[in-house]
Amino acid sequence: MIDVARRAGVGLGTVSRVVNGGHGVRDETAQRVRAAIDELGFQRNEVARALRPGKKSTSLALVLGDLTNPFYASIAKASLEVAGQSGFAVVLGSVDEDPEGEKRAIQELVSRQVAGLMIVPDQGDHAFLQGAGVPVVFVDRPATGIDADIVMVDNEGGGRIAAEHLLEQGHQRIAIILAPSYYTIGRRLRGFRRAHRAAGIEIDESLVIQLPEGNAEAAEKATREVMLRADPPTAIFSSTNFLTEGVLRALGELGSELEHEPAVVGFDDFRLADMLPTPVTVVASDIAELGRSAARLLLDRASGADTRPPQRIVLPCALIERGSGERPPDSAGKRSTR
Amino acid sequence: MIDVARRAGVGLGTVSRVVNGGHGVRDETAQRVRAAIDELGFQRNEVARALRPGKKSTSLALVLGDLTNPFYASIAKASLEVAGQSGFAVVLGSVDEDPEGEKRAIQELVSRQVAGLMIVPDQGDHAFLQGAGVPVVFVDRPATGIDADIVMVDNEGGGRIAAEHLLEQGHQRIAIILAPSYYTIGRRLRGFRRAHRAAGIEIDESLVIQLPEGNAEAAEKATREVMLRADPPTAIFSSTNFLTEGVLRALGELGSELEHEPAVVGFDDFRLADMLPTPVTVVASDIAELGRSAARLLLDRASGADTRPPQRIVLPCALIERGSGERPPDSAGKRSTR
DNA sequence: TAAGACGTTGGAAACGTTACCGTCCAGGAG
DNA sequence: CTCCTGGACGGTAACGTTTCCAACGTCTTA
Repeated sequence: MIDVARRAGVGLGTVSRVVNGGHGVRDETAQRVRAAIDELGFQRNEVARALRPGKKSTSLALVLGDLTNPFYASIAKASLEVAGQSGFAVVLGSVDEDPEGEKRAIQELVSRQVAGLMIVPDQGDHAFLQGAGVPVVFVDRPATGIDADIVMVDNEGGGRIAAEHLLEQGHQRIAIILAPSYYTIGRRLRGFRRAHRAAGIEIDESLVIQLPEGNAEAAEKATREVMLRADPPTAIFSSTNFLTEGVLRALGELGSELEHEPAVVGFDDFRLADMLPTPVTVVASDIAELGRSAARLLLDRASGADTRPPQRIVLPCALIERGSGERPPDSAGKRSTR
Repeated sequence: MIDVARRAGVGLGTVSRVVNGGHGVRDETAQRVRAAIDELGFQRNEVARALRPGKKSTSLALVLGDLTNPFYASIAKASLEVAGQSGFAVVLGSVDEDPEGEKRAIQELVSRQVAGLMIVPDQGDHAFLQGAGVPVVFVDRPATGIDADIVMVDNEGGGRIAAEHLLEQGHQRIAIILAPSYYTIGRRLRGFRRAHRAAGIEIDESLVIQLPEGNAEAAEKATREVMLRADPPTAIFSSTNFLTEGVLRALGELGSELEHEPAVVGFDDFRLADMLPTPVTVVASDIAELGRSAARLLLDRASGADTRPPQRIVLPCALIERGSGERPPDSAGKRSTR
């Protein structure tokens, strides 16, 4: 920058003004400065910029679990787009599984002076963020110990819709497969229960299956076990996209061993759901909007444009009927050909 | 940091030394400093740290296309893990589609003083990176105008394996569906051609189908068209995971209209490939290793530990047989039940 | 004509850290 | 006892910006 100033025959302040939009600089001077910038290939150093008193970097942090899960990937992509439009980059914190690793990752990010944090929180207390002086938006689920913005999906509504749909088809014994995550899954279960109560149907608690792990394998194992019981369910609601995969895999392998193939509804849409042997009915929501909203909100907070009390944005869920949820409880058919 | 120094009754230099490992500091002094750090909740400011002469930030940049594509998501996840283990964060540049947007994103990242760049390059010249003074590793495909490290997959070998497999099954009319990407797709096609030449079989050039876009819809349309010809292929090799999806969708919809359902082999594995009505045979490689290798290489370059001339790492491809590639060319069967 | 107002510019301080240099002290060697 | 060595520590410059203040010139107004 000093070189540019010398070359243009002006002071540093003037160069800075030009770089930042050029207000209060005579046109002719600005031209000269811009010429010097081009000739020298000067580029502003964002690091030095962020060092200024009180200033933050023009980066947003995103802390989430497995990017390989399309759910998280969608959030990342969408928030990246929104941030990029405002000239912000997105820093991904490396997230190990343990909650302690998450805390460490977050602090790493804070030490980088990010302008804001978007966090898909693990369980564990996030109170340490309270006084960090950096705006935080939680995504998909709230965190404990801190009152901050949160963007999420209507989990309870989604659980209710799924159950209502199956109940309407006449199912009375519906299993629900639960991943070991606290908040969202709990809400989905609550919606599931409410729908049953509203329909006046008692839930067989042995069909409320809590998995030790949230992956497809655990769901596959649980599904096989429950379907091979003497009194298997006639329908299954799986609370997560990966879980749905496991459920379907188990049903596929069980195949003709089953007298009645159960109806299936999954929470969260997934790619190829419509191309499986029986297309899968799901409760879906606009995941990308989750990421976009979070980024937008965070940018407004970071710029100081938004000083409202912590917001709570809830996106709706909708049922996408594809076939697997439409099987009646007394269907005598084996696996259908399509 | 000044506060810490005062509180511990030492100078700034000492605090700095303690923060950085504590060499050359008496144990007792270090204890006092550490106590002060804890009491004040001091955290090192990475921004100021990166400002030091010649220093770069402890961030790696990752520039890639659509995170929603599991292929890219795997790369991102893997590189994130490796970087995180060395205390590096990963900054994702927002990538619009146009090559100009990519250049802008890269320069944004460079201005943030990242320690290195991992780029999955679009077409377009990357010569402007030559003198940027920051190490670059290209991922999945090389870039023009610059001689840098590159980590990629054996595209030609993969194309060859796929074609060989289909040829061994007796197929003589194999269509290949090509996405409009330059390098990788070209190599896959080359392997495809070599296998044909080695088998002494002439390729019907009207079965070499170049798509205008790389999405599933384009592949679906092209597949429908080619299958409804008077002389349809007996097998299809799709050069990309999204394309494979489109191919399968078209075949599913065509269904019984087809006299012979073609064999299908896809490039790149994808989730649920084994659960489709006919499980899909694919040519797969270790995508995560792609990301890991890139990150490792870049970290070594950034630290100065690796000063070798630009490396070229090529990961092998392997065939995963699942069924769709095993259909003989004269199969009279309609869609199989499983 | 003098005084103020305003637009344009230059200069310097400040941000938080690290690296270098110099000082100080203790202990060992001559 | 003196000198030297080496370890421990303090102080300061430097990194590249932005922002504030002062200075200067021009124009308007009384």
